[in-house]
Amino acid sequence: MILKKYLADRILDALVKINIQCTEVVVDRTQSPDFGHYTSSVSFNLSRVLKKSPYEIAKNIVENLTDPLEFINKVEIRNGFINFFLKENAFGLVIKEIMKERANYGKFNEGQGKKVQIEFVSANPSGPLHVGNGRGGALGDVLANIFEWFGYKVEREFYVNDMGTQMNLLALSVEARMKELLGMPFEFPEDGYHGEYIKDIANLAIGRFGSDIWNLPQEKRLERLKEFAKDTILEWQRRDLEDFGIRFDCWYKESTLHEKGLLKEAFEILKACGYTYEKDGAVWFASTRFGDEKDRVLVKSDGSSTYFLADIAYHLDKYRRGFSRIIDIWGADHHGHIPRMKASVKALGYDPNTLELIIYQIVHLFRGGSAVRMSKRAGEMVTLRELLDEVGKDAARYFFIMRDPNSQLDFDIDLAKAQSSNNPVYYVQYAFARCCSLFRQAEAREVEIERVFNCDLSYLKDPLEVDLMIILEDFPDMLRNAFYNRAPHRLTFYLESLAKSFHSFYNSLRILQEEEPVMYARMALVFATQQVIKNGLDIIGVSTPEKM
RNA sequence: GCGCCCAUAGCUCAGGUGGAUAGAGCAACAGACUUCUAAUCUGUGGGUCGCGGGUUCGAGUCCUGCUGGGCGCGCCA
Repeated sequence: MILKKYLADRILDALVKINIQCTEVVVDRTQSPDFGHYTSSVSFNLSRVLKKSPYEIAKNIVENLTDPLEFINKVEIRNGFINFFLKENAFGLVIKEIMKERANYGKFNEGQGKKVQIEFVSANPSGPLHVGNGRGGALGDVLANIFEWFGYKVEREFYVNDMGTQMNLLALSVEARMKELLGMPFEFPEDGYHGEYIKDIANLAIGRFGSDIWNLPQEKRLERLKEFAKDTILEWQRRDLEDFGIRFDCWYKESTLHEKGLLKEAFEILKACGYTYEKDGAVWFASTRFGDEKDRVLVKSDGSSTYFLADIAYHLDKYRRGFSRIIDIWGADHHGHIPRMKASVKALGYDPNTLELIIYQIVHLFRGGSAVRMSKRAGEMVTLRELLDEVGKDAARYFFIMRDPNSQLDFDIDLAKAQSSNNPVYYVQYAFARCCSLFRQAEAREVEIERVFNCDLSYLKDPLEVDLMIILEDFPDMLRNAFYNRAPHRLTFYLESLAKSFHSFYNSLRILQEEEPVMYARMALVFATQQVIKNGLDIIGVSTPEKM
């Protein structure tokens, strides 16, 4: 960032000097040392406008470049690109920047404290969280961290769908299992929940309610069981998420919407605007007027409201709570709801661009090289809890984040468990631990740590050191990219390349065994590496053990 | 049938808003510890970026038509 910006500013200065209008200049890392350390393709973009050859423009720019900090060793024009070869001492600036900013290195205050809400997981309270929820959870939490990193005030929210037929079915399932456990005749509901956990809840309910519950009329009994089952499951979910490193600011219940009369209110707004109509005894929302493919029912012919109307009310409430941006993270099976959700927000009078829907694709678990079978119907879902118990929080979070949300994710349990270099989590953490170890050794050798922060960084000139510094320089740009593209997986790729570069450096150059000026400079580089790995892993929510 | 996502090395995947010679990891093979953590490093081989058109100085990236896979298309949530 800091060096790319320096070079971009030099180009901008030159463009001003030669009277060329241009507001944005991009400077990039190169893919090969032949092309220098940094490169720019401005000349191509300008050539279209100016109707001159890229070479001519590049030449003009290069001839007018200034270099107040004397960082530039050589500038080459090659195939129209402007390639910068920097002096080694330029890179010391990156280390200085990191030593100064520390835990803030890479932060931007773009959000300026604006309120953003990210709603994710939002699993029904009808069973334990499964691995799919794990992906949504990790994605949402890391995106939230990234938004905070960019200066936003983020609220993490979990929407609890505590009403409707699913909850009734849950109560019926629990009741049936209780009867079964008590040796009473029972009939299992047709679409009931078959998971083993229903028996656990049934057992708990037997202990909690005793035999009195059978004296209640069935309706009352089911009401009690519904509350009990729901609360039990919510508590499981809350604990699973906490152990997964996620804490929600708000658990928002659908029943709250009903209590506040928000469904009615949202409905009235749509009606007053003339966006509703009656057909076949139901009331419809003319969502096609706002780009949806078909109109949707809001009130069913039996007078009850649809889940969609509750969702509209929910989003009305979100906007009223004053968020400048609302982000919903949904599994791929809900992607079809995007147009209607956007339509409803528009109909309510809000800017649909402030509502962002992020979709993530399915997770497939692999063990021993083959897919783990999962059947929702038979209740054979692998739970998030089981996964956490097996691979741990760090690996779970890292692996869930590792892929583009738009791509399906193959989660290799064996790899996540492996304590070897094959496991990217360990690979990155190990680099961090090595940095820590060096500082422990330094203290033992009575190195004056303070001098690390005031040393002459121009001693860092080995290509391995320069390579490492170029990667460190790139951290803020990588984050910006992850932020704008809602792509947390960029962090994992970045950290792996940083760790790789550090391990190379560590293996072929001596650090503490080196003569004084060089030793201090290298320790400064170690410090910077340690700091950036820490910043990155903190955002992902993966721990940074100092010893491994 | 319609909509969304995906297709890049043997496998799993990266490839910012179009830039140069398409990159990692794993697997395979060959090497490196009397040394600050070998949970590491170095090197080698491996590609028609699913297929066909188009846009332009330039396409893995954008547009379009196919093919294959996943997910949706309810007065369920």
